[in-house]
Amino acid sequence: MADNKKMVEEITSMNEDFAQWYTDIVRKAELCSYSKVRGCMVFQPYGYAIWENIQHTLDKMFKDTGVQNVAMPMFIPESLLQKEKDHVEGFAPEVAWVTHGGSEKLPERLCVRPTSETLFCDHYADIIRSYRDLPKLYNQWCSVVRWEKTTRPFLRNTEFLWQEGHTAHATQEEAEERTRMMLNVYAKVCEDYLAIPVVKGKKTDREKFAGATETFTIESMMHDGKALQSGTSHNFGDGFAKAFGIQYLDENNKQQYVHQTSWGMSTRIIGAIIMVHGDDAGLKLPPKIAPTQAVIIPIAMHKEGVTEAAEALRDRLAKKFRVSLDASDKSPGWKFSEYEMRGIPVRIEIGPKDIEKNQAVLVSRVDREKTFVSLDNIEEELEKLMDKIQKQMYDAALANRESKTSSAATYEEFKKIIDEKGGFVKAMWCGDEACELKIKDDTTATSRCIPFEQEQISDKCVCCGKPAKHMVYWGKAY
RNA sequence: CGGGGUUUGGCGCAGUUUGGCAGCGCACUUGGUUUGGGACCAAGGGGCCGCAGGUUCAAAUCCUGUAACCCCGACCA
Repeated sequence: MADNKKMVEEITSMNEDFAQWYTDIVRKAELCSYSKVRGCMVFQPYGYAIWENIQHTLDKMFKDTGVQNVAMPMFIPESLLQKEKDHVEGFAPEVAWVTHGGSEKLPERLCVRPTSETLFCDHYADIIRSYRDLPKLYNQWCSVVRWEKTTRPFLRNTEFLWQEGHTAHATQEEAEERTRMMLNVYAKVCEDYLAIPVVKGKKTDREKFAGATETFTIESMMHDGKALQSGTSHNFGDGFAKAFGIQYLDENNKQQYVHQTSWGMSTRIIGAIIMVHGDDAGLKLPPKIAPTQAVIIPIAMHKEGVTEAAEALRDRLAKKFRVSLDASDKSPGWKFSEYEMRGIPVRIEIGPKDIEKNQAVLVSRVDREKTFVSLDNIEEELEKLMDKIQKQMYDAALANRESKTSSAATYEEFKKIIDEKGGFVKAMWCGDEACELKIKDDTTATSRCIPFEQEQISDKCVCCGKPAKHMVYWGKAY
């Protein structure tokens, strides 16, 4: 059978309609399901299991840097939300309000948290007195609500799951260091665990978080060439501290404002996993975070000893891997397609012929390559194959990004690339917001980030021709 | 919030033009035969056609209103 033959008819081909392909996968793989409230999704077991694996990975890395988990309330009084001017302006248009408690109208309406800066700040003002109280390194896992105009599963939900870290430090240097540290944690999780290459950089003032002095971001590229902001880390300086009165006494008995950071990664990253790795056969999950790393499919189960051999193999592999066995009476062919569609990295076939030869067949999700391995060392072989798949997936994603990344020195060139090829365009920028807006109006592309790794494409702004300050990645984004 | 589209068993759809017994495929249940890339036979169960009004002897079908969802834009993680 040809490798590229479409196995699952219910999934629209990527090239035909990428958006429909995405929706088909989410639905067919049972990642999430629509609920009665627009944009509020049911995270089904499989989708939630992916999130749990990401969560465990991140949580451990956070804690390794000294972060502690807390749980904040989900309601924010209007007066508290109002305290920092830029912040409220950024979020007010999209918050949901609670106006009644039971049948009684509340004296002050409460917003359902769209993010919890104000709650953390209010709390920090309560508990921070001395330089000995610093730093505070808190994180919470929760859901937040943003009343978006249009929604898409995982990419833009009304309510979504995330973590938000909030830290308070004695000095600006320390806050800056923490901001970069957490960005690096996100980049590591994306690249080493999710097999998604990222561009690390800084957001322009226009794109930065409401209330931040600077926002760092990791940007990834989807298979269709569109960009997705995959994690952000913000430096607040002492802006929030001044608005909320978060002060401490330093070693010299002087009042000082704290310097703060916040950083978050959301279930949106699941959308990135789908759109970076998936193909026409369905989802493709990196072994490190796949809820099931290998599925065992017995062949000719009615034959003597097959079921027993499959069960024994399952029990044995389960000691080291996340493995499952499908002993249902569906045909093997159906199971092959089904588990490919669900993105399980490795399929293990075991049938009468294998049992005779003391072997099993490992089949990779990425290229359907079959390896016949002895049962004596199947653990090592499976481990090796998963490492290979993890690397192949990263390499393929990187190759896609590289092939869709261009440079432009002139505006004509720039517009042509955005229009015809898409992807990331590296181009110089003068630093003026007017050029950013013009580019957006002309092309719908936005500045994705000012990458830490700068290149000199030319010495003039691609838009206005004035002297350039930075090289910027531009692109259309989700 | 603007433009377009959709809404009929769990899923995908036909039926609407021209009003007249609610259908098909998949899935599901039971029994049997199968099993190395979505098996086959047989017998079953399940829908007051998004919702609310209206016209009519009669409405999935015509009229009015309304909601949700999807796609494309503007806003966002």
